[in-house]
Amino acid sequence: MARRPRRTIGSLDVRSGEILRAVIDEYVLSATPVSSGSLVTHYALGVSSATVRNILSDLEAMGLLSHPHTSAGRVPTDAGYRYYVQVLADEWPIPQVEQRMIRHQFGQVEFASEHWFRLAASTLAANTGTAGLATTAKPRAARVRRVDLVAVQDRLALLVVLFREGTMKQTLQNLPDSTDQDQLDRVAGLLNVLAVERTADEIDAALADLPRGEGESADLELLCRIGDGLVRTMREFDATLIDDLFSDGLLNVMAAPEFDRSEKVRQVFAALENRAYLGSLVESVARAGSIQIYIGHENGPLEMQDVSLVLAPYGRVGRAIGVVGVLGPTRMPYAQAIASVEFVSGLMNELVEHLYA
Amino acid sequence: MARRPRRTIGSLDVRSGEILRAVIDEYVLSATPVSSGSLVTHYALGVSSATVRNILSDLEAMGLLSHPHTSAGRVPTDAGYRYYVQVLADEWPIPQVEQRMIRHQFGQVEFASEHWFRLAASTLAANTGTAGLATTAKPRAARVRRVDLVAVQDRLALLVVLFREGTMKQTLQNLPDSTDQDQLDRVAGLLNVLAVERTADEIDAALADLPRGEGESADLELLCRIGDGLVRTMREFDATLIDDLFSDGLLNVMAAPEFDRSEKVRQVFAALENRAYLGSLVESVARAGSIQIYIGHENGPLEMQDVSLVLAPYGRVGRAIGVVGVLGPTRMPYAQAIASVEFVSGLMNELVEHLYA
DNA sequence: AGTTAGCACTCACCCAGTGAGAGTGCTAAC
DNA sequence: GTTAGCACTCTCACTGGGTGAGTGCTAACT
Repeated sequence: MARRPRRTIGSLDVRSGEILRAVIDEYVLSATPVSSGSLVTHYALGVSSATVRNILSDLEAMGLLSHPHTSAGRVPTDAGYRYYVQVLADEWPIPQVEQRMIRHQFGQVEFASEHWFRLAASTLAANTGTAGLATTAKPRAARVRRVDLVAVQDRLALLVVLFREGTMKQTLQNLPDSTDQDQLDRVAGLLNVLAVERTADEIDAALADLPRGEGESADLELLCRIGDGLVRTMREFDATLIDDLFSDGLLNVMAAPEFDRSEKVRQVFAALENRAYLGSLVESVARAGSIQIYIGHENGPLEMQDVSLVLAPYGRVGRAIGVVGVLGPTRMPYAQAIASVEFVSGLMNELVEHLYA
Repeated sequence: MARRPRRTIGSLDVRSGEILRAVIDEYVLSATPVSSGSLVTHYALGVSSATVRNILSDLEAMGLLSHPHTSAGRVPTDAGYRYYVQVLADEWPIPQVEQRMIRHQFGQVEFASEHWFRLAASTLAANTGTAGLATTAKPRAARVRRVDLVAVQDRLALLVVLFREGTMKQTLQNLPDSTDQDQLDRVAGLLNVLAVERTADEIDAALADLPRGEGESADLELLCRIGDGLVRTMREFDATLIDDLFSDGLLNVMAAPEFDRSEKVRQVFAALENRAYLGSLVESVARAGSIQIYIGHENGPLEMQDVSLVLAPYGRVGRAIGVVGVLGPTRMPYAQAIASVEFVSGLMNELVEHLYA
């Protein structure tokens, strides 16, 4: 049904856009197919249901809506949601009061700790009614802030690495000979000189440059050995896409009517456990440097095709970057989710800036 | 229907016990009510279905079985399972091959790390078809192995505490004045002398004994301040019932037919998030010092009344104690679960012994 | 042309009724 | 004490009609 457009938003004329928005807003609330009748009663469209029906069928022809069966209302398609988030979605301002409350909560928990990420995830979950996600901030190539060695047993030492970005790793190192804490302290001192503020590659190079000879001291030998362990640990850390992932509000998502069968719920969990894919998303988001939205089928893996993700990076390029966001059914309050995710990522940014000031 | 007992197991005569065992074994496999007919065909009971029916109705009268409706088979009650695990359950030997394989896997992952607990949880999940659980080993009153201070900003330092038992905590400490790493190193040295091998209370006492006067040095002042932070951190840690909980195989449990509605699945997750209750169980298990089983209604909280737990402690009394176990529907392969949990907790024990040797 | 009222048509949903099948409980005989 | 036989109960799957929501189309209207 060709129609001479008057004004257009995106590729749709204004009124069609309004109606698409109305369908999506209504569907997000009700989770049931939206009829032409309910649109004219709930929204001031100024036209009759018959006209709305005509437009609905146009929108369906464009692939923005679909139809469970002949005598049912309309349901948005993934393409419909995509159009919505890109063209139609209103700003959804978070009330000042609430902003202050959230800031206050962040002020209450301990800075940069695990609680912090939990709070980010739970804030997002509470504000959007979906699942909130937060990863720790991870550098592309970690730099050492400090290294420590602690004797555990005769031939076993705990290597504790604190990275410049706040995270830490600990690994046990086998030692060739019985070694006391004093020697370990000396070696740790040497290792710190060699490793602090450096990346795995740089430390590796520095280790290679050490004078190695026949009569090398026990300390030096131990230094090389543990240095290798350190480099290995750091390489492993660098290769990890997601260091730690915190989530909250999964119960919210499970309560959604589209996930009433446990089989569907399993998909959601399988999705969250699919770290490979989630990791690739985190990378994409970090590379893009701004909020990214992945809707239903836009996600490659089958188990993700019924969920949408709204993800935003935080942190500092060149330093450490993490991601916060939400995961929910494709029928998600996108405007709200976008606003919340942007707010929380902005907050995390501020806090990280403050930490690195 | 009174019957002169011939031999008895527990309070049941042998044949009734055999039949109860058969009903439970069958029900665990099929998840559908068990009929008298299926029992005589699948098990060599040597009697007719009519006789079995008589016995089944006796068992029901004793509260060990129940009846969804008149023309359905029997289903075990929680009391039935309880009788089963206490009296009837056979040893369920884990094949040598499998034992070796599991040992090998534990040898592969890094000792005492996070991977270790993940492996324990996933081993249990794989071996029982339920969800595997593993908590880190936590002492009742932690003792310090080493303390470190790292300058983060002018007036902000990271306090890293490594406990004797392997776990570590980090907290940010606000400083009264601008402080450099050298000063922090000095204070950390003092703090180590004061704190190593001591509990929160002991450190608190030691801090109180420090000479405080008018002209006290900046180092001493800082020592007191950070010492207080350390004590606070340790007290918080001591008060936590579960430091960290790893789980695997939740998807197994979700796949069980009794959890086909997402509402039921939510219960399971709510159960896992109920750290208060789980913590109290961990304490009970640690106190008991041996494997403990909690079946359905024996669990207090409503959301746990459809699940059973099989939990065993590991570690050293007086040192750190953790718990491994499984969580599943009350319809759980108890014999198998008990064997697996005992094996894994035994393994963890060996490994912990080795670590503290 | 764009809009609207009217109306036929299509489905999903609910409800009751039915027949089959599974499984019990009881009784009388062994 | 055990068993065969049988009536009885109850679930489950299937069926068919009635209902209501909602569409798609057409013809009239602006």
